[in-house]
Amino acid sequence: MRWDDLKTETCSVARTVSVIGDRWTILILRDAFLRVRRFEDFERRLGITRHVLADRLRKLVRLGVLRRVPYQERPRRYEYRLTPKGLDLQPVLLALVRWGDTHMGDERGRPVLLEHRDCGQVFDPVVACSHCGGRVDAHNVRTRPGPGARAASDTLSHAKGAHTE
Amino acid sequence: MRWDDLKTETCSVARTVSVIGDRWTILILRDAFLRVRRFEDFERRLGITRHVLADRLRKLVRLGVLRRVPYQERPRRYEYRLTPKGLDLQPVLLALVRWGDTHMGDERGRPVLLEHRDCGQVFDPVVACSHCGGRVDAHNVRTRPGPGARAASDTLSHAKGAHTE
DNA sequence: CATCGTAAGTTCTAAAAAGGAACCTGTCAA
DNA sequence: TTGACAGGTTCCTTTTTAGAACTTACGATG
Repeated sequence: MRWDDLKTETCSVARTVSVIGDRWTILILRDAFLRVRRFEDFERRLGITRHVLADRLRKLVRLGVLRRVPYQERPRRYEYRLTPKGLDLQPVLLALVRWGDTHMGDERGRPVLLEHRDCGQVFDPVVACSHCGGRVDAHNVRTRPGPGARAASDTLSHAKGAHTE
Repeated sequence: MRWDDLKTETCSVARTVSVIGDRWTILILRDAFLRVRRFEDFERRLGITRHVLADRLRKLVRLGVLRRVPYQERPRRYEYRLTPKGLDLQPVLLALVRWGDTHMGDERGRPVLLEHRDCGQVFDPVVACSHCGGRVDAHNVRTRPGPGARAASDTLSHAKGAHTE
């Protein structure tokens, strides 16, 4: 499979992976959420080569995840900012943070705590049901083929009985 | 930066990326959630080369995300199953699905709908606060340095004023 | 008994991607 | 006129991946 094929796959995960399924891309986005915006800042913080960085930034701009905004004239310079489409990746980053905190932590404890502005408390991001607000976990999700289904078998549930294999 | 350095980084995203920050790994995990368990099934479904598949499965087993379970003797054969640590990656996969559905969909509509068993409704996975249950988005999260902080600046918030840069 | 099929790999070579360092461009300031 | 800054591009080397063939252990078939 070539990577360009991924974006036409009948799978939302595969289509997302075609955009961010690359180590450097995820780290670039992490920094973008940290309000890093300039080429040299990304380079310094990440230790990425300039070549790869230029390539990934170009790709993210082309895909509408970042936009290139001029911040000075003579000489013209651009910085990279998250678009609304890019900001929508926050749940992905939060899920990565949460898993890393839980399973890859070290003796020093968490590097960062998240505070929910609406309630003022430190929290963990959890997945909830948009309908009832209840918790979603690996065992209480079932799937149904949607209108764009290629086959009835694709799911991300791990609940018993959700499959016919 | 070498990839082995990532797992010692003071950043939970980087540590998670050292595990799953690879296109094939994410797709292997997607299939694992779909209850794919055998070497040849992964190979057929993904179109991955056997060499890379063997490498990724070995790595995921070493990291405790999958476990190798014998399912027959003479000749001995193993299958790969998600461990509890692996099942905890469900929020990452759900976030990827959601983003792909929202931003990378095509005219055919969503390939899969998720049903919450507790309420029986089709739902979207949303991020909620573990403390108050309220929605979390790109603008209502603030961060604080945690006990393992290297510096006070790292955050995944995009709320204005959350930074001192 | 020879060979075919199945499952899970390993090995080989060629192509693609990433790493690392140097160079280029436009501008200001010393 | 030389140096610094910012954002790249170019070139060459090293690493990773693709693609196909080979291996091992068994059971079934002719």
